[in-house]
Amino acid sequence: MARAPRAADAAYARIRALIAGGELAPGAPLREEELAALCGVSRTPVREALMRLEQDYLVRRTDGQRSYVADWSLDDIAEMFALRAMLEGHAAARAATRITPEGLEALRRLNARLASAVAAGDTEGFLAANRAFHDTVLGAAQSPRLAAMIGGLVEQPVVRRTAVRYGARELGQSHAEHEALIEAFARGDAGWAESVMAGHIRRAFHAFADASRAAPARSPDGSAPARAPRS
Amino acid sequence: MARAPRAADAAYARIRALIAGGELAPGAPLREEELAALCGVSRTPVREALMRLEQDYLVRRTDGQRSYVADWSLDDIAEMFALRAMLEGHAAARAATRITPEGLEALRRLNARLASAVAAGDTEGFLAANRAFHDTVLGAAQSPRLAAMIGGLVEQPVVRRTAVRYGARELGQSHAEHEALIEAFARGDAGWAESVMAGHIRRAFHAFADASRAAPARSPDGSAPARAPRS
DNA sequence: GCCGATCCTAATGTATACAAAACGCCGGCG
DNA sequence: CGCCGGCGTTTTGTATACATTAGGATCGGC
Repeated sequence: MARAPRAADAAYARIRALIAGGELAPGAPLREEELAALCGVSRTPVREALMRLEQDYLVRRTDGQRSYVADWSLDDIAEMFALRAMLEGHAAARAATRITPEGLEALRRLNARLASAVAAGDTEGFLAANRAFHDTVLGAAQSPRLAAMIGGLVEQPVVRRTAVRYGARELGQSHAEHEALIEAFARGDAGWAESVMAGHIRRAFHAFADASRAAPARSPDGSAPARAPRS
Repeated sequence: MARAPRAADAAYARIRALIAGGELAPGAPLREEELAALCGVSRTPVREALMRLEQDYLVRRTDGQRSYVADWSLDDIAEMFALRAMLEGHAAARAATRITPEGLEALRRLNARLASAVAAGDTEGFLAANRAFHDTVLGAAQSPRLAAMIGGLVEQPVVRRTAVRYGARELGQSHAEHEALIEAFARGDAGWAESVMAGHIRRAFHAFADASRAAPARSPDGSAPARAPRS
Protein backbone atom coordinates (compact mmCIF):
# COMPACT_ATOMS: atom_id res chain seq x y z
CA MET A 1 0.00 0.00 0.00
CA ALA A 2 1.60 3.18 -1.08
CA ARG A 3 1.29 5.39 1.92
CA ALA A 4 1.66 8.66 0.08
CA PRO A 5 0.21 8.99 -3.39
CA ARG A 6 2.47 11.90 -4.14
CA ALA A 7 2.34 13.51 -7.53
CA ALA A 8 6.12 13.37 -7.74
CA ASP A 9 6.08 9.59 -7.29
CA ALA A 10 3.37 9.22 -9.88
CA ALA A 11 5.30 11.34 -12.35
CA TYR A 12 8.45 9.37 -11.67
CA ALA A 13 6.71 6.06 -12.25
CA ARG A 14 4.93 7.28 -15.34
CA ILE A 15 7.98 8.76 -17.04
CA ARG A 16 10.03 5.73 -16.12
CA ALA A 17 7.42 3.49 -17.66
CA LEU A 18 7.37 5.60 -20.81
CA ILE A 19 11.11 5.27 -21.15
CA ALA A 20 11.11 1.57 -20.33
CA GLY A 21 8.28 0.95 -22.74
CA GLY A 22 10.10 2.76 -25.51
CA GLU A 23 7.45 5.43 -26.02
CA LEU A 24 10.23 7.86 -25.25
CA ALA A 25 13.13 6.82 -27.43
CA PRO A 26 16.75 7.18 -26.31
CA GLY A 27 18.02 10.66 -27.05
CA ALA A 28 14.55 12.17 -27.15
CA PRO A 29 14.35 15.56 -25.46
CA LEU A 30 12.28 15.78 -22.31
CA ARG A 31 10.53 19.08 -21.80
CA GLU A 32 9.25 19.63 -18.29
CA GLU A 33 6.05 21.26 -19.39
CA GLU A 34 5.20 18.50 -21.82
CA LEU A 35 5.82 15.81 -19.23
CA ALA A 36 3.76 17.76 -16.71
CA ALA A 37 0.83 17.78 -19.10
CA LEU A 38 1.35 14.09 -19.80
CA CYS A 39 1.27 13.21 -16.11
CA GLY A 40 -1.48 15.64 -15.25
CA VAL A 41 0.62 17.45 -12.69
CA SER A 42 2.59 20.68 -12.60
CA ARG A 43 6.25 21.14 -13.40
CA THR A 44 7.36 20.99 -9.79
CA PRO A 45 6.88 17.25 -9.25
CA VAL A 46 8.16 16.58 -12.76
CA ARG A 47 11.39 18.30 -11.85
CA GLU A 48 11.78 16.03 -8.85
CA ALA A 49 11.02 13.00 -10.98
CA LEU A 50 13.64 14.01 -13.53
CA MET A 51 16.26 14.38 -10.83
CA ARG A 52 15.50 10.91 -9.59
CA LEU A 53 15.57 9.48 -13.09
CA GLU A 54 18.92 11.12 -13.62
CA GLN A 55 20.19 9.26 -10.57
CA ASP A 56 18.96 6.08 -12.19
CA TYR A 57 20.87 6.97 -15.35
CA LEU A 58 17.65 6.88 -17.30
CA VAL A 59 17.86 10.59 -18.02
CA ARG A 60 20.83 12.65 -19.03
CA ARG A 61 21.14 16.40 -18.53
CA THR A 62 23.29 18.65 -20.66
CA ASP A 63 25.30 21.45 -19.15
CA GLY A 64 22.46 23.73 -20.08
CA GLN A 65 20.24 21.59 -17.83
CA ARG A 66 18.15 20.26 -20.66
CA SER A 67 17.01 16.69 -20.21
CA TYR A 68 17.13 13.81 -22.64
CA VAL A 69 16.35 10.15 -22.47
CA ALA A 70 19.69 8.47 -21.86
CA ASP A 71 21.01 6.39 -24.68
CA TRP A 72 23.04 3.44 -23.51
CA SER A 73 25.78 2.23 -25.77
CA LEU A 74 26.81 -1.39 -25.52
CA ASP A 75 29.94 -0.16 -23.75
CA ASP A 76 27.81 1.65 -21.20
CA ILE A 77 25.83 -1.50 -20.62
CA ALA A 78 29.01 -3.53 -20.26
CA GLU A 79 30.24 -1.07 -17.68
CA MET A 80 26.96 -1.27 -15.85
CA PHE A 81 27.04 -5.05 -15.74
CA ALA A 82 30.65 -5.03 -14.56
CA LEU A 83 29.76 -2.73 -11.69
CA ARG A 84 26.74 -4.84 -10.85
CA ALA A 85 28.86 -7.97 -10.82
CA MET A 86 31.25 -6.38 -8.38
CA LEU A 87 28.62 -4.82 -6.16
CA GLU A 88 26.21 -7.74 -6.11
CA GLY A 89 29.13 -10.07 -5.60
CA HIS A 90 30.13 -8.05 -2.58
CA ALA A 91 26.55 -8.07 -1.36
CA ALA A 92 26.43 -11.84 -1.69
CA ALA A 93 29.64 -12.16 0.31
CA ARG A 94 28.19 -10.05 3.09
CA ALA A 95 24.91 -11.90 2.97
CA ALA A 96 26.66 -15.25 3.33
CA THR A 97 27.68 -14.44 6.89
CA ARG A 98 24.58 -12.51 7.87
CA ILE A 99 21.60 -14.28 6.36
CA THR A 100 19.08 -15.73 8.78
CA PRO A 101 17.49 -19.20 8.48
CA GLU A 102 14.27 -17.41 7.54
CA GLY A 103 16.02 -15.52 4.80
CA LEU A 104 17.51 -18.72 3.48
CA GLU A 105 14.10 -20.31 3.48
CA ALA A 106 12.70 -17.33 1.59
CA LEU A 107 15.39 -17.74 -1.05
CA ARG A 108 14.56 -21.41 -1.48
CA ARG A 109 10.90 -20.57 -1.87
CA LEU A 110 11.59 -17.82 -4.40
CA ASN A 111 13.87 -20.00 -6.45
CA ALA A 112 11.24 -22.72 -6.53
CA ARG A 113 8.78 -20.17 -7.81
CA LEU A 114 11.35 -19.12 -10.39
CA ALA A 115 11.68 -22.74 -11.51
CA SER A 116 7.92 -23.05 -11.97
CA ALA A 117 7.87 -19.88 -14.03
CA VAL A 118 10.64 -21.21 -16.23
CA ALA A 119 8.79 -24.50 -16.70
CA ALA A 120 5.62 -22.63 -17.59
CA GLY A 121 7.43 -20.27 -19.94
CA ASP A 122 6.13 -17.40 -17.82
CA THR A 123 8.60 -14.55 -18.42
CA GLU A 124 6.84 -12.08 -16.13
CA GLY A 125 6.79 -14.65 -13.36
CA PHE A 126 10.47 -15.29 -13.89
CA LEU A 127 11.27 -11.59 -13.70
CA ALA A 128 9.25 -11.14 -10.54
CA ALA A 129 10.80 -14.12 -8.79
CA ASN A 130 14.27 -13.21 -9.98
CA ARG A 131 13.95 -9.69 -8.74
CA ALA A 132 12.57 -10.81 -5.39
CA PHE A 133 15.46 -13.25 -5.06
CA HIS A 134 18.09 -10.62 -5.69
CA ASP A 135 16.33 -8.16 -3.41
CA THR A 136 16.31 -10.72 -0.63
CA VAL A 137 20.04 -11.27 -1.00
CA LEU A 138 20.54 -7.53 -0.98
CA GLY A 139 18.49 -7.21 2.17
CA ALA A 140 20.50 -9.92 3.87
CA ALA A 141 23.69 -8.02 3.10
CA GLN A 142 22.49 -5.35 5.54
CA SER A 143 24.15 -2.46 3.78
CA PRO A 144 21.73 0.30 2.90
CA ARG A 145 24.28 2.18 0.82
CA LEU A 146 25.16 -0.90 -1.16
CA ALA A 147 21.49 -1.58 -1.73
CA ALA A 148 20.93 1.98 -2.90
CA MET A 149 23.83 1.79 -5.32
CA ILE A 150 22.70 -1.46 -6.86
CA GLY A 151 19.13 -0.27 -6.95
CA GLY A 152 20.16 2.78 -8.93
CA LEU A 153 22.10 0.58 -11.29
CA VAL A 154 19.65 -2.18 -12.04
CA GLU A 155 18.29 -0.96 -15.30
CA GLN A 156 14.96 -2.66 -15.29
CA PRO A 157 14.53 -2.29 -19.06
CA VAL A 158 17.86 -3.96 -19.65
CA VAL A 159 17.10 -6.80 -17.29
CA ARG A 160 13.78 -7.28 -18.95
CA ARG A 161 15.18 -7.32 -22.45
CA THR A 162 17.77 -9.81 -21.32
CA ALA A 163 15.19 -12.15 -19.86
CA VAL A 164 12.86 -11.87 -22.81
CA ARG A 165 15.62 -13.04 -25.07
CA TYR A 166 16.75 -15.80 -22.78
CA GLY A 167 16.03 -19.27 -24.01
CA ALA A 168 14.59 -21.87 -21.67
CA ARG A 169 18.03 -23.33 -21.11
CA GLU A 170 19.50 -20.00 -20.08
CA LEU A 171 16.61 -19.35 -17.72
CA GLY A 172 17.23 -22.77 -16.21
CA GLN A 173 20.87 -21.86 -15.79
CA SER A 174 19.80 -18.89 -13.69
CA HIS A 175 17.89 -21.24 -11.46
CA ALA A 176 20.92 -23.49 -11.07
CA GLU A 177 23.16 -20.55 -10.20
CA HIS A 178 20.69 -19.37 -7.62
CA GLU A 179 20.74 -22.85 -6.14
CA ALA A 180 24.52 -22.71 -5.89
CA LEU A 181 24.21 -19.35 -4.17
CA ILE A 182 21.79 -20.79 -1.64
CA GLU A 183 24.22 -23.63 -0.98
CA ALA A 184 27.04 -21.14 -0.44
CA PHE A 185 24.85 -19.19 1.96
CA ALA A 186 23.88 -22.34 3.83
CA ARG A 187 27.54 -23.06 4.38
CA GLY A 188 28.39 -19.45 5.16
CA ASP A 189 31.02 -19.44 2.44
CA ALA A 190 31.37 -15.77 1.55
CA GLY A 191 34.00 -16.29 -1.12
CA TRP A 192 31.93 -18.89 -2.90
CA ALA A 193 28.82 -16.75 -2.73
CA GLU A 194 30.69 -13.81 -4.20
CA SER A 195 32.09 -15.86 -7.05
CA VAL A 196 28.77 -17.40 -7.93
CA MET A 197 26.99 -14.08 -7.91
CA ALA A 198 29.65 -12.29 -9.95
CA GLY A 199 29.61 -15.08 -12.52
CA HIS A 200 25.83 -15.05 -12.56
CA ILE A 201 25.74 -11.37 -13.47
CA ARG A 202 28.51 -11.62 -16.01
CA ARG A 203 26.80 -14.48 -17.78
CA ALA A 204 23.65 -12.37 -17.93
CA PHE A 205 25.67 -9.65 -19.64
CA HIS A 206 26.91 -11.97 -22.35
CA ALA A 207 23.43 -13.30 -22.92
CA PHE A 208 22.29 -9.73 -23.36
CA ALA A 209 25.17 -8.81 -25.64
CA ASP A 210 24.58 -11.85 -27.85
CA ALA A 211 20.92 -11.03 -28.13
CA SER A 212 21.71 -7.40 -28.91
CA ARG A 213 23.99 -8.36 -31.76
CA ALA A 214 21.23 -10.51 -33.20
CA ALA A 215 18.61 -7.73 -32.97
CA PRO A 216 20.35 -4.41 -32.37
CA ALA A 217 18.29 -1.25 -32.28
CA ARG A 218 14.55 -1.31 -32.02
CA SER A 219 12.11 1.49 -31.72
CA PRO A 220 8.37 0.94 -31.38
CA ASP A 221 7.56 3.20 -34.30
CA GLY A 222 10.46 1.97 -36.33
CA SER A 223 11.96 5.42 -36.64
CA ALA A 224 15.63 6.02 -36.11
CA PRO A 225 16.43 6.92 -32.51
CA ALA A 226 16.91 10.64 -31.97
CA ARG A 227 20.37 11.78 -31.07
CA ALA A 228 21.02 14.11 -28.19
CA PRO A 229 23.45 16.99 -28.53
CA ARG A 230 26.75 17.39 -26.69
CA SER A 231 27.46 15.50 -23.60
CA MET B 1 34.67 30.17 -13.80
CA ALA B 2 31.42 28.83 -12.57
CA ARG B 3 29.30 29.02 -15.67
CA ALA B 4 26.00 29.15 -13.89
CA PRO B 5 25.78 30.76 -10.48
CA ARG B 6 22.55 28.97 -9.75
CA ALA B 7 20.86 29.51 -6.45
CA ALA B 8 20.42 25.76 -6.08
CA ASP B 9 24.16 25.21 -6.34
CA ALA B 10 24.83 27.97 -3.87
CA ALA B 11 22.33 26.51 -1.42
CA TYR B 12 23.84 23.07 -1.86
CA ALA B 13 27.34 24.32 -1.20
CA ARG B 14 26.26 26.42 1.75
CA ILE B 15 24.26 23.72 3.51
CA ARG B 16 26.96 21.19 2.81
CA ALA B 17 29.53 23.52 4.36
CA LEU B 18 27.32 24.05 7.39
CA ILE B 19 27.06 20.31 7.92
CA ALA B 20 30.75 19.73 7.27
CA GLY B 21 31.69 22.55 9.59
CA GLY B 22 29.52 21.17 12.33
CA GLU B 23 27.26 24.21 12.58
CA LEU B 24 24.48 21.79 11.83
CA ALA B 25 24.97 18.88 14.19
CA PRO B 26 24.12 15.30 13.22
CA GLY B 27 20.49 14.61 13.86
CA ALA B 28 19.50 18.25 13.70
CA PRO B 29 16.24 18.87 11.86
CA LEU B 30 16.46 20.77 8.60
CA ARG B 31 13.49 22.95 7.85
CA GLU B 32 13.30 24.14 4.29
CA GLU B 33 12.14 27.62 5.16
CA GLU B 34 14.89 28.15 7.68
CA LEU B 35 17.57 27.02 5.23
CA ALA B 36 16.04 29.19 2.55
CA ALA B 37 16.37 32.23 4.80
CA LEU B 38 19.90 31.22 5.68
CA CYS B 39 20.93 30.98 2.05
CA GLY B 40 18.98 34.00 0.96
CA VAL B 41 16.98 32.05 -1.60
CA SER B 42 13.50 30.58 -1.76
CA ARG B 43 12.47 27.08 -0.81
CA THR B 44 12.61 25.78 -4.36
CA PRO B 45 16.40 25.67 -4.75
CA VAL B 46 16.72 24.49 -1.14
CA ARG B 47 14.56 21.54 -2.01
CA GLU B 48 16.86 20.64 -4.86
CA ALA B 49 19.89 21.04 -2.62
CA LEU B 50 18.38 18.73 -0.01
CA MET B 51 17.73 16.06 -2.60
CA ARG B 52 21.32 16.21 -3.71
CA LEU B 53 22.57 16.12 -0.14
CA GLU B 54 20.41 13.10 0.48
CA GLN B 55 22.18 11.39 -2.42
CA ASP B 56 25.45 12.21 -0.70
CA TYR B 57 24.14 10.62 2.50
CA LEU B 58 24.65 13.89 4.29
CA VAL B 59 20.93 14.29 4.84
CA ARG B 60 18.40 11.69 5.87
CA ARG B 61 14.69 11.90 5.20
CA THR B 62 12.06 10.22 7.31
CA ASP B 63 9.07 8.53 5.77
CA GLY B 64 7.18 11.73 6.44
CA GLN B 65 9.69 13.52 4.20
CA ARG B 66 11.22 15.52 6.99
CA SER B 67 14.94 16.12 6.68
CA TYR B 68 17.66 15.70 9.27
CA VAL B 69 21.40 15.93 9.23
CA ALA B 70 22.58 12.34 8.85
CA ASP B 71 24.34 10.89 11.83
CA TRP B 72 26.97 8.38 10.87
CA SER B 73 27.69 5.60 13.30
CA LEU B 74 31.14 4.07 13.27
CA ASP B 75 29.55 1.06 11.58
CA ASP B 76 28.17 3.28 8.86
CA ILE B 77 31.59 4.78 8.34
CA ALA B 78 33.16 1.34 8.23
CA GLU B 79 30.66 0.31 5.59
CA MET B 80 31.40 3.45 3.62
CA PHE B 81 35.13 2.84 3.71
CA ALA B 82 34.66 -0.80 2.69
CA LEU B 83 32.62 0.25 -0.31
CA ARG B 84 35.14 2.91 -1.18
CA ALA B 85 37.96 0.39 -0.97
CA MET B 86 36.16 -1.88 -3.37
CA LEU B 87 35.06 0.83 -5.79
CA GLU B 88 38.27 2.83 -5.81
CA GLY B 89 40.21 -0.41 -6.09
CA HIS B 90 38.18 -1.28 -9.14
CA ALA B 91 38.74 2.22 -10.51
CA ALA B 92 42.49 1.84 -10.01
CA ALA B 93 42.45 -1.47 -11.87
CA ARG B 94 40.66 0.11 -14.79
CA ALA B 95 42.94 3.13 -14.72
CA ALA B 96 46.05 0.92 -14.86
CA THR B 97 45.24 -0.15 -18.40
CA ARG B 98 43.79 3.13 -19.58
CA ILE B 99 45.88 5.92 -18.15
CA THR B 100 47.77 8.10 -20.60
CA PRO B 101 51.38 9.22 -20.22
CA GLU B 102 50.04 12.69 -19.49
CA GLY B 103 47.80 11.34 -16.77
CA LEU B 104 50.71 9.49 -15.25
CA GLU B 105 52.75 12.67 -15.31
CA ALA B 106 49.93 14.55 -13.63
CA LEU B 107 49.84 11.95 -10.86
CA ARG B 108 53.58 12.30 -10.31
CA ARG B 109 53.24 16.05 -10.08
CA LEU B 110 50.30 15.86 -7.68
CA ASN B 111 52.06 13.41 -5.45
CA ALA B 112 55.12 15.66 -5.35
CA ARG B 113 52.88 18.49 -4.29
CA LEU B 114 51.39 16.22 -1.66
CA ALA B 115 54.87 15.45 -0.37
CA SER B 116 55.69 19.16 -0.05
CA ALA B 117 52.47 19.73 1.85
CA VAL B 118 53.33 16.91 4.24
CA ALA B 119 56.82 18.32 4.76
CA ALA B 120 55.39 21.76 5.43
CA GLY B 121 52.69 20.42 7.74
CA ASP B 122 50.10 21.98 5.44
CA THR B 123 46.94 19.96 6.02
CA GLU B 124 44.83 21.92 3.54
CA GLY B 125 47.48 21.49 0.89
CA PHE B 126 47.58 17.78 1.63
CA LEU B 127 43.83 17.49 1.29
CA ALA B 128 43.77 19.39 -1.97
CA ALA B 129 46.59 17.36 -3.51
CA ASN B 130 45.15 14.12 -2.20
CA ARG B 131 41.76 14.85 -3.62
CA ALA B 132 43.19 15.89 -6.98
CA PHE B 133 45.24 12.69 -7.06
CA HIS B 134 42.24 10.47 -6.45
CA ASP B 135 40.14 12.44 -8.91
CA THR B 136 42.78 11.97 -11.56
CA VAL B 137 42.81 8.22 -10.99
CA LEU B 138 39.05 8.23 -11.19
CA GLY B 139 39.13 10.14 -14.43
CA ALA B 140 41.61 7.72 -15.91
CA ALA B 141 39.27 4.84 -15.08
CA GLN B 142 36.89 6.27 -17.70
CA SER B 143 33.75 5.11 -16.02
CA PRO B 144 31.30 7.91 -15.37
CA ARG B 145 29.03 5.74 -13.28
CA LEU B 146 31.86 4.54 -11.11
CA ALA B 147 33.01 8.13 -10.67
CA ALA B 148 29.53 9.19 -9.69
CA MET B 149 29.22 6.41 -7.13
CA ILE B 150 32.52 7.16 -5.51
CA GLY B 151 31.84 10.87 -5.63
CA GLY B 152 28.62 10.38 -3.74
CA LEU B 153 30.41 8.27 -1.20
CA VAL B 154 33.46 10.34 -0.43
CA GLU B 155 32.33 12.03 2.71
CA GLN B 156 34.47 15.09 2.63
CA PRO B 157 34.03 15.76 6.37
CA VAL B 158 35.19 12.26 7.18
CA VAL B 159 38.20 12.51 4.91
CA ARG B 160 39.06 15.83 6.46
CA ARG B 161 38.75 14.60 10.01
CA THR B 162 40.92 11.65 9.13
CA ALA B 163 43.63 13.82 7.64
CA VAL B 164 43.58 16.32 10.48
CA ARG B 165 44.25 13.53 12.92
CA TYR B 166 46.91 11.93 10.81
CA GLY B 167 50.39 12.24 12.13
CA ALA B 168 53.27 13.17 9.87
CA ARG B 169 54.23 9.54 9.52
CA GLU B 170 50.77 8.51 8.40
CA LEU B 171 50.63 11.34 5.91
CA GLY B 172 53.97 10.20 4.58
CA GLN B 173 52.59 6.69 4.26
CA SER B 174 49.87 8.05 2.00
CA HIS B 175 52.55 9.52 -0.21
CA ALA B 176 54.38 6.19 -0.35
CA GLU B 177 51.19 4.32 -1.25
CA HIS B 178 50.47 6.80 -4.00
CA GLU B 179 53.96 6.21 -5.32
CA ALA B 180 53.32 2.47 -5.39
CA LEU B 181 50.11 3.15 -7.28
CA ILE B 182 51.97 5.24 -9.85
CA GLU B 183 54.47 2.42 -10.26
CA ALA B 184 51.64 -0.07 -10.80
CA PHE B 185 50.11 2.25 -13.38
CA ALA B 186 53.43 2.69 -15.15
CA ARG B 187 53.67 -1.05 -15.50
CA GLY B 188 50.02 -1.44 -16.42
CA ASP B 189 49.54 -3.93 -13.59
CA ALA B 190 45.82 -3.73 -12.85
CA GLY B 191 45.89 -6.27 -10.05
CA TRP B 192 48.66 -4.49 -8.24
CA ALA B 193 46.97 -1.14 -8.63
CA GLU B 194 43.75 -2.52 -7.24
CA SER B 195 45.48 -4.05 -4.23
CA VAL B 196 47.42 -0.92 -3.42
CA MET B 197 44.36 1.28 -3.67
CA ALA B 198 42.17 -1.01 -1.60
CA GLY B 199 44.83 -1.22 1.08
CA HIS B 200 45.30 2.53 0.97
CA ILE B 201 41.64 3.14 1.70
CA ARG B 202 41.42 0.49 4.38
CA ARG B 203 44.42 1.91 6.17
CA ALA B 204 42.73 5.30 6.10
CA PHE B 205 39.71 3.76 7.76
CA HIS B 206 41.71 2.36 10.63
CA ALA B 207 43.50 5.66 11.10
CA PHE B 208 40.11 7.29 11.32
CA ALA B 209 38.70 4.69 13.69
CA ASP B 210 41.71 4.96 16.01
CA ALA B 211 41.41 8.72 16.06
CA SER B 212 37.68 8.47 16.72
CA ARG B 213 38.18 6.26 19.71
CA ALA B 214 40.65 8.76 21.11
CA ALA B 215 38.30 11.73 20.63
CA PRO B 216 34.80 10.45 19.91
CA ALA B 217 32.00 12.97 19.61
CA ARG B 218 32.59 16.65 19.23
CA SER B 219 30.18 19.44 18.69
CA PRO B 220 31.29 23.05 18.18
CA ASP B 221 29.08 24.37 20.93
CA GLY B 222 29.75 21.41 23.17
CA SER B 223 26.08 20.45 23.36
CA ALA B 224 25.00 16.87 22.98
CA PRO B 225 24.14 16.00 19.38
CA ALA B 226 20.43 16.01 18.68
CA ARG B 227 18.85 12.68 17.93
CA ALA B 228 16.61 12.21 14.97
CA PRO B 229 13.37 10.24 15.26
CA ARG B 230 12.60 6.89 13.65
CA SER B 231 14.67 5.68 10.78
C1' DG C 1 28.73 30.87 -50.51
C1' DC C 2 30.25 30.56 -45.91
C1' DC C 3 31.00 32.31 -41.38
C1' DG C 4 29.76 35.18 -37.52
C1' DA C 5 27.10 38.23 -34.50
C1' DT C 6 22.68 39.48 -32.91
C1' DC C 7 17.98 38.97 -31.89
C1' DC C 8 14.10 36.03 -30.79
C1' DT C 9 11.98 32.12 -28.94
C1' DA C 10 11.41 28.66 -25.89
C1' DA C 11 12.90 26.17 -22.17
C1' DT C 12 14.57 26.08 -17.47
C1' DG C 13 15.46 28.53 -12.73
C1' DT C 14 13.30 30.97 -9.06
C1' DA C 15 9.90 32.90 -6.11
C1' DT C 16 5.52 32.81 -3.93
C1' DA C 17 0.76 31.38 -2.68
C1' DC C 18 -2.13 27.81 -1.53
C1' DA C 19 -3.31 22.86 -0.22
C1' DA C 20 -2.48 18.81 2.26
C1' DA C 21 -0.39 16.08 5.43
C1' DA C 22 2.39 15.04 9.62
C1' DC C 23 3.82 15.83 14.30
C1' DG C 24 2.88 17.08 18.92
C1' DC C 25 -0.25 18.46 22.40
C1' DC C 26 -4.10 18.09 25.24
C1' DG C 27 -7.98 16.09 27.12
C1' DG C 28 -10.50 12.08 28.12
C1' DC C 29 -10.86 7.39 29.25
C1' DG C 30 -9.53 2.80 30.90
C1' DC D 1 -0.99 6.40 35.96
C1' DG D 2 -0.70 5.29 31.25
C1' DC D 3 -2.70 5.07 26.79
C1' DC D 4 -5.54 6.48 22.96
C1' DG D 5 -7.94 9.72 19.94
C1' DG D 6 -9.05 14.32 18.21
C1' DC D 7 -7.38 18.96 17.11
C1' DG D 8 -4.24 22.78 16.15
C1' DT D 9 0.18 24.10 14.51
C1' DT D 10 3.90 23.48 11.66
C1' DT D 11 6.15 21.75 7.68
C1' DT D 12 6.18 19.92 3.41
C1' DG D 13 3.83 19.18 -1.39
C1' DT D 14 1.92 21.33 -5.41
C1' DA D 15 0.62 24.80 -8.58
C1' DT D 16 1.46 28.99 -10.94
C1' DA D 17 3.64 33.39 -12.38
C1' DC D 18 7.77 35.68 -13.37
C1' DA D 19 12.88 36.11 -14.34
C1' DT D 20 16.73 34.39 -16.67
C1' DT D 21 19.37 32.00 -19.81
C1' DA D 22 20.45 28.67 -23.34
C1' DG D 23 19.52 27.47 -28.42
C1' DG D 24 18.33 28.40 -32.77
C1' DA D 25 17.21 31.29 -36.68
C1' DT D 26 17.99 35.16 -39.25
C1' DC D 27 20.46 38.75 -41.24
C1' DG D 28 24.70 41.00 -42.41
C1' DG D 29 29.51 40.92 -43.60
C1' DC D 30 33.54 38.85 -45.60
